[in-house]
Amino acid sequence: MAGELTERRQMILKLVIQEFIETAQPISSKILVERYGLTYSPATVRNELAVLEELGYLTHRHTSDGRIPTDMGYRLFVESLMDRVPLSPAEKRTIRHQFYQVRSDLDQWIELAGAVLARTSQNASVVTMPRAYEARFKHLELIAIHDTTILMVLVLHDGSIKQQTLTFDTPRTQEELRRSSNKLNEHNYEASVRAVEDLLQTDYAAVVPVFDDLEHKVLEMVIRAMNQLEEQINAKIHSDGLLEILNQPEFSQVQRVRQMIEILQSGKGLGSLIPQVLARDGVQVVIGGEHGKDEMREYSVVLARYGSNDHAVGVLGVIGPTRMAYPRSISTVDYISTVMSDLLDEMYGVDRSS
Amino acid sequence: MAGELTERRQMILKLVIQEFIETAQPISSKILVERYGLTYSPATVRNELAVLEELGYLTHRHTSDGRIPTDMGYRLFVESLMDRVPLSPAEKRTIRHQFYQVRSDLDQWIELAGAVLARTSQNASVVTMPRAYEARFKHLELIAIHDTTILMVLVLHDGSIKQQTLTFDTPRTQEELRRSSNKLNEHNYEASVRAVEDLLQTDYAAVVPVFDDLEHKVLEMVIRAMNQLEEQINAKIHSDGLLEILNQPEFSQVQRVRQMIEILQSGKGLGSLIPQVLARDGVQVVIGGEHGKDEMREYSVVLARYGSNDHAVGVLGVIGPTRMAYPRSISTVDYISTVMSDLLDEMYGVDRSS
DNA sequence: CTTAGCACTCTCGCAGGGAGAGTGCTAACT
DNA sequence: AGTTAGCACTCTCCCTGCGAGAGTGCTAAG
Repeated sequence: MAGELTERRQMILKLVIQEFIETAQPISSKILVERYGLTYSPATVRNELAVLEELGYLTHRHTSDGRIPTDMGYRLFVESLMDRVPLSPAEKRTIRHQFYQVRSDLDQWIELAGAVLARTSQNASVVTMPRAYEARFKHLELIAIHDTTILMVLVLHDGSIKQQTLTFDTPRTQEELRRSSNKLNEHNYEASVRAVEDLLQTDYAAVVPVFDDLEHKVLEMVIRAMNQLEEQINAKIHSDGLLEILNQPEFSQVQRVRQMIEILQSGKGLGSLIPQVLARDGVQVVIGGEHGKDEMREYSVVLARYGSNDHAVGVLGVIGPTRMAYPRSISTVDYISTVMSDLLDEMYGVDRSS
Repeated sequence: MAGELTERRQMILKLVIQEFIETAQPISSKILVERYGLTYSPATVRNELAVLEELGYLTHRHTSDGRIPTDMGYRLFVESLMDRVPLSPAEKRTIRHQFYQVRSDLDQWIELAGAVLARTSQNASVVTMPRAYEARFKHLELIAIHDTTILMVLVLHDGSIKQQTLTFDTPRTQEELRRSSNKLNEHNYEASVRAVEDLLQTDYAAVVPVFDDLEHKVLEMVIRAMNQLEEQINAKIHSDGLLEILNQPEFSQVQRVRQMIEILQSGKGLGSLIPQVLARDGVQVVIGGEHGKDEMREYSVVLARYGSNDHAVGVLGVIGPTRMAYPRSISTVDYISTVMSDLLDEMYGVDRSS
């Protein structure tokens, strides 16, 4: 009785999953025959369903209930059964156009990506800022807010910006601050955190220090800020689509809504996926309990990285119930990651045609 | 039978509201007598409740159900019935300490304020960035990302920052960019949008222009950015506490959760309150349907502004079901707005002792 | 291998009934 | 005149039982 995964069984499995994804209802043999005009009778289909269940691709909740896919079933579906449906040219054009319109504002890219992902997939979306692996100093600006308060704006190589205020005892003029920032900028050109630290240590030890008290203080802030930015590499996850995902029938209980909010807010369960996504190219799908996290057992994620290792990389994707429109989600994630990679390449002057 | 609002009736109304806020259950005459050891019998209390209902302070859903407060009841409660309970010194110390720890990072103030408001009041919270009424130019920085891409960082007088990228045909060195930004900074010191616009127009019309093509382009971006920032004065509302508010029993239906998410995300209904909050000092409470918005009929907000008109102002507060712990919410909002005002004053060097 | 038939199981929705809680009214009491 | 006890009435809530419906699994025949 050990069943093989025959051609026909694969076909039936595919239909079950497609139908379940669409209706969110357990699928019966009768429905399958009716809806897809199968040439077999419900009884035959039932036999096949029983085998598929034995093989582990399907389950049902109780004796007299239709079949629902298991994680393993979804996995097979994603891997080899499903039809890939690329976004329509019209959709692609719209998306690309929207990104074009906000091309000058990085924050808005992220927001837009989140919104488009959520709308197109009717799921929640997650997007991280594009970030370089290593923080490198790019530019520093000191701005007098008033006599003894300074706003420090630190710009890193990958475009990330950190602003901090700093209070100081002896007042400085904007002109003095300009001289200080120029000096600091020159000494730290493209410097890594280590380099800045070394610079500071050396100066502390020097007989004739290059930097004054204020500058030392600023350098310490710079080091702290760079360390912070490096630690939280892609850790700050921007999410959207809470409203969209509430349309999905699995969120008819508040309990599930709470779970989802927790997942999105804390990045719990998501954070651990990011290194893995960054390591490889292409869209990656994690289904239900596939990665140990218990709180994610009922959800799937579709993620891809964007950007290039040379400059900055980020991660984007969607998260939703395991019963997710995988083909569409995958296409959307794939396309948007391409668009954003293109935009980044353009910004960093990479020639894509090579 | 036209009832007066006697002392005793006020007392009973206060008890009803306090009890309802705590238990979220309709309040019966029996409960009141039992829980508060009243010297009257339930029947007497019933008579009083009937009068309070006639006066419009209470309702009940059906004949044999306990009383629940009306918006008008809550209003009276907030205005004159409730006991003000300030935060405990320990709570105050904790809060102030938390703010002290992130004092150098404005973004973190906002986040912290949102988190503390939500946690302390067990409701959702809203916070806007501190912003000046009028956008005034403070500082501009041009940073070469690569040959033909520039990152422009614009800092306004009130500390708000806007970053934009800009692509340009002919490559510039960082040194050239530094000269340009210095020139632009000098010409635009403390300038309003109008002033920048005038500067640009004058230069376009001049026989011998002061600025070159790139600088013109940058000025145009500056104008656009400043206009954007001015328009969205306090429009970008940071919210938190979705998880906290789900603990409230009124959010046991997903429908309510959806409403709340919509309110928080869109700022619908909240946005229209902001001008009114900015106009006055002190904590302001809007209960249920008091301001026409239908989608807010079941919710109350407690808001206060913080900061000072001279420099920058923002709004913060909590939002929750009309059955809200008003005393605690009001105290919390009040205290946090004070703390944040102090921080801002300190930053702008205002002497508070005067 | 496929199919028809049938017994069996489980869910879901609905109706009925009783317990419980609370009110409003009336009449008696202080 | 205010207060209280008593009581009928109303409405919710929960439990139970029941029938309809849907779907399966098995068996035996095609």
